[in-house]
Amino acid sequence: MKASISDHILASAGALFYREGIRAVGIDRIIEETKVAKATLYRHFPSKDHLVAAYLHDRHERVIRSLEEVLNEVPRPRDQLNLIFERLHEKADSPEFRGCAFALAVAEHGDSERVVTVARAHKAAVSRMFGALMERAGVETAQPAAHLSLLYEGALATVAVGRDPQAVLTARECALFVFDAARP
Amino acid sequence: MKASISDHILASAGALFYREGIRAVGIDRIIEETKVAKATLYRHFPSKDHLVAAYLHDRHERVIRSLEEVLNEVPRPRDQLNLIFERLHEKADSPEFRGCAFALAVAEHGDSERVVTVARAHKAAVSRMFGALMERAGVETAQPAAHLSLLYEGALATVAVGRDPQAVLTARECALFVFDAARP
DNA sequence: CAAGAGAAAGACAGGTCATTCCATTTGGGG
DNA sequence: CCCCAAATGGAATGACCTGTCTTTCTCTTG
Repeated sequence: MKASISDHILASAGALFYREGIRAVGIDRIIEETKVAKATLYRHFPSKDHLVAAYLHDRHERVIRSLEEVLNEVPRPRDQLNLIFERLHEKADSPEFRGCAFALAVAEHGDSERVVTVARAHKAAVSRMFGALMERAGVETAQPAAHLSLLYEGALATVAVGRDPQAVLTARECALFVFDAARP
Repeated sequence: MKASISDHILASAGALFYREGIRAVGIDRIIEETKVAKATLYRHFPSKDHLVAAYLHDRHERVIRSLEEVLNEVPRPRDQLNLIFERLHEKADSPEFRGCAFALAVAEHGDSERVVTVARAHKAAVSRMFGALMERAGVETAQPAAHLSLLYEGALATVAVGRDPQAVLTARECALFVFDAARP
């Protein structure tokens, strides 16, 4: 079970895309990094746009999986919420953190159907996760979950520009407050 | 009192940058749109990076001025807060709205000192505005104002990807809730 | 009128971009 | 061992990028 070439390309290209931006990273740069021939790359991904979409899809799966693992660590919804922001804070407290990969991708390729579709699907999945969390806490209305999503997005966007992970802790505080207030 | 050439260039370039993205708009495109010679553009802005920074600075002044006008429309802090999100909702409810210009710019040019500096200054100014609003409401602690900033950022980021202005109304609801809860 | 400044138009340099194609080598399954 | 598909290195494509520079033209001001 060795890593396929696709996975290898995706790993390298993904890291470059996130770190330096999608438009800033050319195909030449990717084939240099992966030590893969150009024709090979184009055999696996028919265009750069496809590669970008695959990168986002990969990222989507990782983030969702990571969130699910967090949910499995503690049973109580409130602790889960707390831990979600805690983990985000850890990630944000790193110089290579640049914010939400999907927001960055849409900023660069907001006219690419492929890119926007994956990005929206990811945001919807995260929203559903917050919705399910609130349901488990016995909250029926959808609004509190939407507030949590907004705070999560706000934390990501704020850190992306300001680079101060403190914003995530502030968001956590507000999220817990919203959670407690929505509790039946 | 005719508009200076700098202003003319800034207006056209700014519209293009926001609509299509900074990297997607080349110098040739700008001089074609403005009907200005390339040398003229470079006389007024020594590099594209300078032009981008000027675009953001211009945008910064407009947004802050627009916010101040909103604050002057109604006297009560709570109504001001409500109106801020109301106006954002109006803007978001338009096909050409692409989210926060500063977040978009940092996504594309996060390595440009000039760009990041202007973007951070803008975010700081908005934060101060929320801080002053809460102070006028008699709230001394800084946290509630930070929560409002996060919700504002979250609304912008969410609309940027999802394109659903409803998110702004949801953010307003949460913001008013936070405001009322922080009230002495 | 003269002179000089600024602007227009566009050629040019030196890269980089994504993408295609080709000739050659490699590696694994029958 | 042989064959074929896949991978390789690299050249070629045509478009676009920022930034410089030259030449011509049109003002304004003395």
